Amino acid sequence: MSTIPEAQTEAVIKEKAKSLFFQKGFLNATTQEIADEAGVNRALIHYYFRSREQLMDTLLEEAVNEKRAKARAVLSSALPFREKISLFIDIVVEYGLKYPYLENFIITETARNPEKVKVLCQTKVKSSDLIRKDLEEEIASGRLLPITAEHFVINLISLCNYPLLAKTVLQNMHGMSDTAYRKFLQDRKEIIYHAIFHEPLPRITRKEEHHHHPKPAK
Amino acid sequence: MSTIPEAQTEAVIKEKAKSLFFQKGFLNATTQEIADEAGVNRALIHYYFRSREQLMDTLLEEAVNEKRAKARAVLSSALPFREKISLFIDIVVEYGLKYPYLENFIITETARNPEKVKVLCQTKVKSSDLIRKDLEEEIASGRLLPITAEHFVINLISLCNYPLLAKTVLQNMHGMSDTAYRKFLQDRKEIIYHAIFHEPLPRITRKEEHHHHPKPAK
DNA sequence: CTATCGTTTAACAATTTTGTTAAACATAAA
DNA sequence: TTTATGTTTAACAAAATTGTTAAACGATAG
Repeated sequence: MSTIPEAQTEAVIKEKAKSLFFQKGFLNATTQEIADEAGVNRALIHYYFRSREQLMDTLLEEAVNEKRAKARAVLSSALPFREKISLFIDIVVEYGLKYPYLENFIITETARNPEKVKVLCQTKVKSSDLIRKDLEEEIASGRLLPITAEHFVINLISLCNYPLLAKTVLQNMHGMSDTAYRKFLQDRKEIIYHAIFHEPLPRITRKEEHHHHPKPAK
Repeated sequence: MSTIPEAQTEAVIKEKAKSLFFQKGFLNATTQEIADEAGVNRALIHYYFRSREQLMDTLLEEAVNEKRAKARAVLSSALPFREKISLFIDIVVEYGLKYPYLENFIITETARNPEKVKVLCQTKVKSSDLIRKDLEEEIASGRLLPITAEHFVINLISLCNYPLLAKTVLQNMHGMSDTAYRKFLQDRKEIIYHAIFHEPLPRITRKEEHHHHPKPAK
């Protein structure tokens, strides 16, 4: 029936567009620039996605859902609370290393088009709801000073996301190479855990959980 | 010599452009949109600022310098360390309420044009240097668990800035009104202090320092 | 009053960017 | 080989956006 030329033209466009938007931070990347990056004719972008806007929407929704699925899988697991959070940090930081500008993109897009915030960020179950019970237990047992679930989650994602967003700025400010910055972000995983729980990250947990690859969701 | 029609046309343009860029988050605001907002002819933007690019650069540099000056004044003051930090949080959050999208703007601009990061973010004295000595003392005296000055500062600004950046998202996600969100951010000042020092924000300090107005730098 | 000079405007030009379309292309089935 | 179908391309059209300019305007000095 259909021709399968190099078959995945649509996938290539999506991949390269994601790279431009979410990895390189070229929020204003032109359809031409996207086409160039993907090595295809610009008209194909309209053929597959109708408009630049729709391409963006598709990519955003996909990336957000992917990230949310990963995060939610951890938070709604049966693991002990602190292991959950440790894993959560790991996942968010790793995902942030993959798409450093995703958060920035969301913020900019929702500022320009407030209706989009609903389709993107409205969710039946909030992160804060997923950990509320755990958190209340921690607090009740005196292992954690009182804090609302909302503030707790926002502290967590602030500490994870901001340094990824501000990569260029921070890297330049402290004169770090790319490798040095990567190392810095790895170190931050422990720092974040510590800032949240006011105690060092237990070594054992992390070794066991996932050594190199973050491949759970597949 | 010169005509002083309504005199401050240039200032009005700057003010309204700042509002569009940094307050409303319209990162891609058109020269026409800026002109409309300022109630002037579009050509005046070129008359006063030569190009859209130069207008943006001017605004960015001004806002960054203003913010940095405020922050630096506190960090290099002779106040006790924890009061410094408390004040710092206050100033950053207040400035963030004024220009919620400034950070977002910096990130996007420096991603698109990496050379700008130098003129914007390169500074003789880094924030981390300003508090390094204090921090070492705190750690040496056992009042704070070991942490590098860089991580400490980044924790601090992450906790302050992120919730401002993500205003639209967070507000929608938790179904907060504007006033509720403002209240939420006010609460965060204490939450942040607590996350940093693992102890409640001392009440006394805050009452004394600056009651309503953040007017020190003038 | 009028000449001058900085300011403002409308109209224009150039460029960039998006979106459309008809034709060319390639593969698979008939 | 021919036909049909989905893919790709080049060329075109339309819109949006930036930047320029000559003329109009208005206050002030002379």
